[in-house]
Amino acid sequence: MAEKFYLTTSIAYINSSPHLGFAKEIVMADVLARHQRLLGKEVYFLTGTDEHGAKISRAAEKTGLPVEKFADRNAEKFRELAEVLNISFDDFIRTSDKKRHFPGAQKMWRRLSEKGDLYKKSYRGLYCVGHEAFVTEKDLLDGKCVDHGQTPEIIEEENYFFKLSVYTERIKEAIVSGELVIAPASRKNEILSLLEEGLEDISFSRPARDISWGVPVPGDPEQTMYVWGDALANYVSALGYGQEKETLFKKFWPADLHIIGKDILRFHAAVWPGMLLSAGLPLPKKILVHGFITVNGQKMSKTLGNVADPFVLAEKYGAEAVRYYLLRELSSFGDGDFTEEKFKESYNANLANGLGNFVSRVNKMILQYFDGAIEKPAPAALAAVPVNLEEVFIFKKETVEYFPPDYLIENFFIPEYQKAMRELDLQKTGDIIWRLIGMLDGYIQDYEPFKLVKKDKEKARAVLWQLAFGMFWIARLLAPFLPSTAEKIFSILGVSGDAKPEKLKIFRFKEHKGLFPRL
RNA sequence: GCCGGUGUAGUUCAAUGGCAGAACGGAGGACUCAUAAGCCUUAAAUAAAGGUUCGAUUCCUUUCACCGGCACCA
Repeated sequence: MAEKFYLTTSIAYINSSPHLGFAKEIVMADVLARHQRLLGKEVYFLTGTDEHGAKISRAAEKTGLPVEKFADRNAEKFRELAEVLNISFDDFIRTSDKKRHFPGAQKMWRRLSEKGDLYKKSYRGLYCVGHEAFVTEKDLLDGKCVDHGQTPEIIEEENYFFKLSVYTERIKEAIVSGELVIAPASRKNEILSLLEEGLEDISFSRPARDISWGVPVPGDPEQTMYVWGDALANYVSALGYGQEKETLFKKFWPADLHIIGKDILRFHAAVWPGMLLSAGLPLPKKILVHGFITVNGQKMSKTLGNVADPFVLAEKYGAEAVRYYLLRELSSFGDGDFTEEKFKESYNANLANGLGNFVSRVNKMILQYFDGAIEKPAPAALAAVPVNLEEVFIFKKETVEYFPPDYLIENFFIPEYQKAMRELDLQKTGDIIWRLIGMLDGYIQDYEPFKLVKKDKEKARAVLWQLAFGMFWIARLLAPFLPSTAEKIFSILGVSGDAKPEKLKIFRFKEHKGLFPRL
């Protein structure tokens, strides 16, 4: 039975169009999902949308659409983005889905309630009629609401609260012990220092008259669930938690990995574990926290008009190029900057001149000198064409022996790649692939197979086999990142992507038009 | 205000108590299988000031700048 792997992105709030930041998150998740599948695991990859709240009802009103229609329309954009970027998600959950999501969110509520962790408390605050919501002093100018120009009323209302404070120590223990891993370490420290100060109970519901667009609190029609109990529960509701049969839930929970942005760290690393502990459910194993993307060094904002639109980029440059930029040019953990100039530079340097050109030159030589069919030479012949280790950086100095590419791929590149994957450092994983490309480009230079073929055809065959074999592995390692490019390379090589490397006996090369034309 | 982090080449990032590396971009060169790509060579950097040390970019202190978190005021 295959080991399971359950991973999720955060669910996107649908009050605006998908931007590059969400694209990055979902692409990262996709790479990890594809990688885990290639490792033979049974993967369940969830993404989706967070659709409730007063903000959405108000936005819907402005467009004149009923809120359900508005939500359908906006949620669809996120699903489209996933499709455009070739995301291999298994499921797409929407929190407005009454059949799929509500039962899970409500079951979780009942569990917390049965545990005695939900209690009613009156809340006193400044209520703005225009907002139909509480506002803080921050929203006021001269004591009046900035948006509505009205003086807010002081209103007292009853809400449910969740006893998050009770779980502070347990959560801290889980994070310190590694039961719940937070990556990178800087984010772990951040959340630990927050836990050090102690968690406060949090407001868990709102009166239904203020927020009708949401999940009703079980047994109290006057109240609607506030964001935590609703949105966070998507991770279990999508698996059928609260349904008659909880088959998927039983199989896949706990999550192996939640991928989130830094802005929602505390909800995932504090509130969500608290809820799960209260409900008596296991904690997720790992949370990967990524940063934000700026555009030309500035925060993306609608008013600045600098929102980088992933649809436009994919349309213009192709989904693979967008995936490449998000994964390799941006840190997997920190913030990053997008500019179209850098995008093009990186595309030309690495996709066109690097990967594309390498495939092209190997392809051409093998077509020209061997009619496209290159057979595997004897082991001795393969060992006789080592890489010049001056270029290889790795086994340097202490080793005097020389190694051929197939040996280095197996003993250096693959282990390093696996290691970077385990560390969830996708950027580094990409670096390793491009180091391999660089090594093989140098290898062509050293042996000059285009000259060698006239003097010693058998040796040239060994060199070109090594290059073709290297190309096969490049496609292999690339498959989670640029799946359709990897497929193209396999097709050029005339082999299937899941071929056993040690069983390969011959590559039958085909003509192709370049992988990535220069910009 | 408190806590934490960061500051290295034009840019993005490495590393180290003992000659500071890479990639992209720049400059030059020899080649031609290739997408005028690739290869080789080359210029170019430790924010500032003190301290510890034979030696500090690394450790310590201060200043400055930026980032993150928390809190407070409005």
